[in-house]
Amino acid sequence: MQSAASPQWVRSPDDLTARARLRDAAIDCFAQRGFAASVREIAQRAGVSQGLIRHHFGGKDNLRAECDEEVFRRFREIKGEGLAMSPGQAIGMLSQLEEFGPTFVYILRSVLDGGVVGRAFVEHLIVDTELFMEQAVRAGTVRESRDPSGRARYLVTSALGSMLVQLTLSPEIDLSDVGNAIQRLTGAFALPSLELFTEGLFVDRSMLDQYLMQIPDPPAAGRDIHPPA
Amino acid sequence: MQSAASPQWVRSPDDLTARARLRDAAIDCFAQRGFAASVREIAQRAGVSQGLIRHHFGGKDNLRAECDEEVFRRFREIKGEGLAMSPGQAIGMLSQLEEFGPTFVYILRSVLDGGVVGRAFVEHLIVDTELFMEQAVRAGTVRESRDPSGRARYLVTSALGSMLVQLTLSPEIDLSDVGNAIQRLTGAFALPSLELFTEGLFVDRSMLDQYLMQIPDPPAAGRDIHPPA
DNA sequence: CGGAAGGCTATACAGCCGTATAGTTTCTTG
DNA sequence: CAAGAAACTATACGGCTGTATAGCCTTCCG
Repeated sequence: MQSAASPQWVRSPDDLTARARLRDAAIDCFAQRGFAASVREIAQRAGVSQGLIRHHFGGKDNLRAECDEEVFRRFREIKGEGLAMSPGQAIGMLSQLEEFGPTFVYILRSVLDGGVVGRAFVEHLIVDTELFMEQAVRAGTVRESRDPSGRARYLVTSALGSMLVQLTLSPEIDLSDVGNAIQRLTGAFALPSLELFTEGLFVDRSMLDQYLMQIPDPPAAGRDIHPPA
Repeated sequence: MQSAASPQWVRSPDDLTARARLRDAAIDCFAQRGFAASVREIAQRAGVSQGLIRHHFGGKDNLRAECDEEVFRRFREIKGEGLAMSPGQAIGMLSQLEEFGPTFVYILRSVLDGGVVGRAFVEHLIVDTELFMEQAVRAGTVRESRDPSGRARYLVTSALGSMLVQLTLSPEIDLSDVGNAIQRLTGAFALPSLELFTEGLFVDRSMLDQYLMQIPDPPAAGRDIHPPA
């Protein structure tokens, strides 16, 4: 991870080339107003003329593609390549970084939009989560699953999707302060999720056993990981 | 619930007034192409001129408002007023109904959009889920929670959000056959969710107990519901 | 110094959007 | 039947979008 100082991609706007300022302005606009933000709006925020967008990027689509690359590059840079962490940790950390705010909102928007960054981001989280769970299983803190990949995908999409639903359905939340919003959400869901992760939901095993009985083959591993008490 | 016959709001297009045909065409368009669908597109699908939209509804916003009402009315009609069911059951049932497809996609779009129908739909599911869980707790099949409302909200937003993330991130899924897509998703997540609901995730109670110790007051009820073994 | 190259701007264009207006048809009703 | 109301259409308007074109102005290099 980076030191307490700003990451290298945060600098005074004057130091950047107009091309980079244009790209960063586009990222901010896309995060704040959605991908329907107009090129005029972006150019105005960058303090240049709109024609410059065409000159440098050729068109809006190419501009967005470069924004996608840049956003995912920042994500990888902050997260660190090899560091496996739980999705909760990762999102909590990311949302707390002041200057990462717009970038994070951009990613969320891309997820809702079905964009390439969104997909890459989610798949990245899933892979990392599966790794993290694998370590936790070996460490003896997390139960083994009959379908480790499916469980990682389920956990990531649930956690992320829950946040997205809550964020989109809460008009009072301003996306400019996502860190705060995320923390409030995770706070509200801490107890229910800890209960579920610790005690489960059902008092007996009948639903699970019934399912295991009726399917011919579980997706992975054996089916008797936790022998009945 | 309705009999096997089509619900009353499905009839031959000729039987409907142009106003109703316009509204239904708008629902289909909004579901298929998103809320950015143009009034000309809607009018064309309804087989009328675009001016008629203004004549009958005054503008696009009012038209969408009436679509919202109609969609939520259909949802309530199919679901049944007093019937409490789990979110899984409800969504599974709804998505299976052939003619409910566009209506369901409309609701999903409204959730992603932050629309009023989306919010109403989610809140409705949350209330129903809390009721359902309350019954299940009394019946002795589901564990009591220290925060029943929070748990219901957590379960609904997780399940729904997970589906939404998967749907938006899968370009190969055509929204015209949502029933199939939903069933595939629930199928893929059946085992991980049943595992989680039955066995939990953690092997011990340390995380939960640590949390219960450090917070001054749980949101609801006492904190010693499941005494340590 | 001079000229070419590229960063940059101003302006125009075609297309779509939602909306407005005027006019025509169809139905209803006295 | 006739007259008025309602349903419906055709067309136009202003505004926004992304894109294209022509030209200015700085900068760099021979």
